[in-house]
Amino acid sequence: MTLPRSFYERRTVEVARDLLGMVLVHGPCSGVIVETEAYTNEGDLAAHSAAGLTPRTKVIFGPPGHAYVYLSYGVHECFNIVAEPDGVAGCVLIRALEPLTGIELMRQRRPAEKRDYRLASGPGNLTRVMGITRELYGRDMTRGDFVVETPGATEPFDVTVTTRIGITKTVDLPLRFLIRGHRSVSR
DNA sequence: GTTGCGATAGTCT
DNA sequence: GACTATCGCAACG
Repeated sequence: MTLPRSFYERRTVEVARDLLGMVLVHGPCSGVIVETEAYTNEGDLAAHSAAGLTPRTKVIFGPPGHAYVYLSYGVHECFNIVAEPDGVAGCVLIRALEPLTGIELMRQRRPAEKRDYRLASGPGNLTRVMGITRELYGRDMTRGDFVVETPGATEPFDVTVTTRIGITKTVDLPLRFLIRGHRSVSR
């Protein structure tokens, strides 16, 4: 089942935690979400929305369940899903997936990686193998071929919470969520 | 297995 | 004009 807008219309940290174990789908490619980070509106200077409403950050302030895609370091795209009610800023960075379907296509998109379980281990790698680009900025993810679904059969897992990676401001908050011990999380 | 460094372009001051 | 929510490769153990 495709996650409905009500799933995303909650506090960002809850959405970030609950996305673990869900399946991100884009066309023929899909994977289990194993690592996320929350970017909130509560004294979070690392969040892009902290700088206010600009053409780039506009979507983060809009209705939940939409995609926020941006270019990082001039090289890689990063993919977030907007949370919180319309008018409240908040989004979840999807950092890593365990590949599920469309793996052949993912290998073609990252030929140097020999281990399938690492194809999407990191936000830049993930967007590359899933074919996620800024063309998908603002896309409604509650229907269509770019959505998040509940998994079929699920094995129980433990969630680990840590501080976020690769940021320079508000580094101390426990806002990174990952499936404990999973080999597909970023290094 | 680890650490260090350069590439790169969009965004905001 | 400075800054960045990263990656891959090279060098080393």
